[in-house]
Amino acid sequence: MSSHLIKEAALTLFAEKGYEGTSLAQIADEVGLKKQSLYSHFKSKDDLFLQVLTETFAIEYEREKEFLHTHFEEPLSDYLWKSLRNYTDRYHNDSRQKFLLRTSFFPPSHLYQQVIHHLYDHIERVDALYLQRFEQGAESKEMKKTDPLTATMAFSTLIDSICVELVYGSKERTEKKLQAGWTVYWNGIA
Amino acid sequence: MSSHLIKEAALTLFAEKGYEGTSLAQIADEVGLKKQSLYSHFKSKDDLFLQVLTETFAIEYEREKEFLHTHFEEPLSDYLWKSLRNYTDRYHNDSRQKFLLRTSFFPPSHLYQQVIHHLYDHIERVDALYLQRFEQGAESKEMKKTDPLTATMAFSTLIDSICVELVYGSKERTEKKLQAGWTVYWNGIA
DNA sequence: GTCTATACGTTGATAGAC
DNA sequence: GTCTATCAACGTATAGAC
Repeated sequence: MSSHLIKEAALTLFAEKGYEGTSLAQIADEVGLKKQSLYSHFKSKDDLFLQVLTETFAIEYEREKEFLHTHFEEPLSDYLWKSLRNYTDRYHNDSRQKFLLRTSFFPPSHLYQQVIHHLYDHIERVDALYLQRFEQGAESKEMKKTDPLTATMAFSTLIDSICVELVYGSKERTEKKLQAGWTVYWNGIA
Repeated sequence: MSSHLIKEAALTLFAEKGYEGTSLAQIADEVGLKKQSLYSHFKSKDDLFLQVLTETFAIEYEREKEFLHTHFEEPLSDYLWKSLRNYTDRYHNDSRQKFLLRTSFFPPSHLYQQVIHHLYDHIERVDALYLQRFEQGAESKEMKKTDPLTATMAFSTLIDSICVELVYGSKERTEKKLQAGWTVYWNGIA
């Protein structure tokens, strides 16, 4: 049994049931091991959790970075719209995103400091990625009403909202709000 | 010991540590009882949790309703801005809001159906409250670019974002995003 | 209503055989 | 690396004295 598979199972369970709601027995069961055998791969439950968390932040950041570079040359409105769509499309098949949300919103209390440290670092880096594109948008006159920083911050409220709706689980409402939010947003900056 | 005080203690703990992360012993400890004594007041942990949940939805809806009626005659932009401020101001002294968020985002799995049922009902009712005010805003020409339903949905993305940022815990970032989001939003609808 | 005592499953974790 | 065996601690919940 590879550590990788164990971490995948843990990721899914942590995403669905949270840290406290997930037992080592459940994780072991998922990969066909006894819970005691997990200790050959990880020092403790916290060790397993933190490894999954660290990998998740790294993977999500790389994904954002790659997305930016792939679509950098497209018109600003296309880039932003696809960026929003990227969240909604991925979500339901991607426990990593749900794990990240859940852990960021409500970390296990005894790991609060470590989680928050990772999270703030992540937010800062992702904001910087978006800001790059908005600065280019300001130079090329793609948006006229708003400065890049305001546009970045306001755009990130749209992403927040998608996250909220995705967690809530109503697909129709997510769609409605995405459309409405985007319409008003683009109307407001361009 | 009144049931009311027990529910208050439970509310705070559920908000901070979640359902699974909170034990009856902790709740009892908080009010100076032994955990066994809680069973004189509640049939089970689930019973306690669901009572707190039901009360919370009722209280939060009444709060929204009262807020609407108090500020209904003010200009639309004032009403909306105060409404956003209402969230940020209350949050850090109000575990009920955090409890509601946490439970709505990530309900205990075995109570998922009951929580979601309450939640969707709540969302629908609160949306209807905001829609009332936006319809009046459209009639009185306070907003020109957008229909009331779109404005309502887009506004609720702003509220989502505040919730996200409040949970994340960074006050400065909440403030920045609130300002940016509001500026672009009002620019987009009025 | 609150307590002590108790039941009983499950938790995370360790030791040692294979 | 995986297993069986075992552990202490803690989880929810019940019974019965006061």
